Amino acid sequence: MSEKTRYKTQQRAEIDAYLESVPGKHMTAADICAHFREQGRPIGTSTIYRQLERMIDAGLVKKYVIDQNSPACFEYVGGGRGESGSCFHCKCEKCGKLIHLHCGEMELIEEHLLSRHGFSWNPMRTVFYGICGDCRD
Amino acid sequence: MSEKTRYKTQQRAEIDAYLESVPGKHMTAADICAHFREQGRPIGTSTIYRQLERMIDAGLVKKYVIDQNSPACFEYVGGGRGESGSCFHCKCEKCGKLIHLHCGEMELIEEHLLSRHGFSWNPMRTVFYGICGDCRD
DNA sequence: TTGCGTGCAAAGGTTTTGCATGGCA
DNA sequence: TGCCATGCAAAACCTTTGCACGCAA
Repeated sequence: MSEKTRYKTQQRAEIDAYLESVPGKHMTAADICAHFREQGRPIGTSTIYRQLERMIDAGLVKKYVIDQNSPACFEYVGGGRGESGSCFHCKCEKCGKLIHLHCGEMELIEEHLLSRHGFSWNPMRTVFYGICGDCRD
Repeated sequence: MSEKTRYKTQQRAEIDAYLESVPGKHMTAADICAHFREQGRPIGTSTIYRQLERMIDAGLVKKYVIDQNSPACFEYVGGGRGESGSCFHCKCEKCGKLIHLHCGEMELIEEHLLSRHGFSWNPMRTVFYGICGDCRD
């Protein structure tokens, strides 16, 4: 990965530390900003975005785009190879709830799409639309 | 389907007719606006968006979001009959190609999401993002 | 000292909303 | 006539960019 970073700044260290402390959690850039503001240690929005971009390039963070009207979600995935900890997203069309799903079963689809249809699926970008259990009642 | 439309307006008829005339083609809201402007029959942006929203709700149009900094793509998919003739859509993140997939295998996922995760999946609204065979080479 | 990183403010671009007007029933 | 749909303009929204200052090396 392109390692453009040359300086180790305070902000970078703090952002790294925070994200590493909440692996697998999904948050928006605004959430991360809010966290530091509440800690009495505000960090500029641009810096958050720039650091996130770096970590995405380095494969440390995943970016999820649900739709362009809601902010993107970011998740720290550590150095743990991308393929394994894949996360799927289901969005309820009724209540708008977003469900994060870690499920090995779905990897069969990944396999199937590739071998049968030659399509290399990127689960990160994909959102399953439907009705959640709460709304079906 | 929630049929909120009560009036059949000129604009709606023209938008319907145009989209139906280019099935499978994907275009942005701006593209559609431009089309009517070039035809000497401009239609307001808000109207385009409002009509598209209605058609999405009705399952007639699909919306594709690559990332939130580029405009969304819309595609007319017709009245894709009920559950049986299910058609899946894969969109290549690289070349933008749209792949229509008829595949019974996918119904296993539908079953799995429902029984294991209580999520009633609506394949018609879902888009699989990834890299197509041509672009993987 | 050098020059990258930060943070503020402003830009950028798409989509949504408010409101007066016009068209459908 | 009643009321929804339209369209303009402006708002809303997230994200990116420009620029001066500060901090790491």
